Amino acid sequence: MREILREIGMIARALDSISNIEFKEFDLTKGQYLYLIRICEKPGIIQEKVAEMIKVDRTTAARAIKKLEVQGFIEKKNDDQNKKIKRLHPTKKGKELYPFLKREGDHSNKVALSGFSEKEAEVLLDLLQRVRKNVEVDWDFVKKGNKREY
Amino acid sequence: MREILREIGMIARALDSISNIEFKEFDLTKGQYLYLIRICEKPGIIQEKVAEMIKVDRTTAARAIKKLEVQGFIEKKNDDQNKKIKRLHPTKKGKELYPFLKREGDHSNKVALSGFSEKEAEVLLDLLQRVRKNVEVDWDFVKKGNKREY
DNA sequence: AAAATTTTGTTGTATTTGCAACAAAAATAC
DNA sequence: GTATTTTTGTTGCAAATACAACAAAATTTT
Repeated sequence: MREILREIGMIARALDSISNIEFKEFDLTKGQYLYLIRICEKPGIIQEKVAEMIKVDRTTAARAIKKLEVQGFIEKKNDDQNKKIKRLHPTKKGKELYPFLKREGDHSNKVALSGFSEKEAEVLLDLLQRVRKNVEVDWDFVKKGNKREY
Repeated sequence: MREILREIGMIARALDSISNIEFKEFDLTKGQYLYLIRICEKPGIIQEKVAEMIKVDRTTAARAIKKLEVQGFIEKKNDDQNKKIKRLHPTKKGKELYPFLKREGDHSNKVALSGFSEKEAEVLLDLLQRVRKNVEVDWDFVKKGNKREY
């Protein structure tokens, strides 16, 4: 029954690949759409949290986000209370792009779920959320330098 | 209901990240385990098919596989009939590593499905296979340079 | 059988990715 | 209140990833 993880890997790589190709049109390079979408949906979020949400290395997120800033899709704002953090906000340019990113995601979703009933889609989401919660515990553990025993 | 794709992305990145960290111990660098596992399970497979199975660019697969060869995990053998293709086979060293890769995968699988009934795991696999089949049509299409309309 | 197309493999180049190591602010412990 | 630990962010470096462009064998078309 280990194929579950393999299926997930295949699906994720295929969709990511498609998105990367389709978003070149908007001058987004590999992976950038992931960050921009999250920042648009949660303005004021900090970099560290974006990395956690996406499940990517902190330093990778740092660079991707810096590039989004340089390109003028987002901006970093200092927090009044906390001098350490930088709150991320989409610029006008970023906000304008968002609907296109969303539309692409919606389309991929439709393709992915074609032939699914409403009920099946619901069940899938529920099961996947449970898998994700299970997996993120280990991800946190291992990323912090701990060793899984098995 | 678009969260399905996001969940899949999170799960895939988290698990891949864990595997990459855990396989450093065996001198496998990022991604290599994907290729080695497939070659061990389907000895004689050619590079092009490996890339298709994994859903990764042909040239990425080419380089990852070349590195596996240099490191002595696999070897490329010429085909008698077809002078163009090179059949991939695990070496003794590669075969010896396989059980460790498998064990790691089994463990991640167990973690991912913890709290799942037998039935639920089955349903999930079925749904994911359907998603994968849906998605790979678009992947082939887009990778070949075509443009999705939506 | 010759021509055109597809398949398979490679290399050059640009970019992303992630680990290690550092720094500074904030939060917690003593 | 000071010391320690955690959080957040950055940069240097090594490596993977993928696009473009090429080459040669195999297959299909004409």
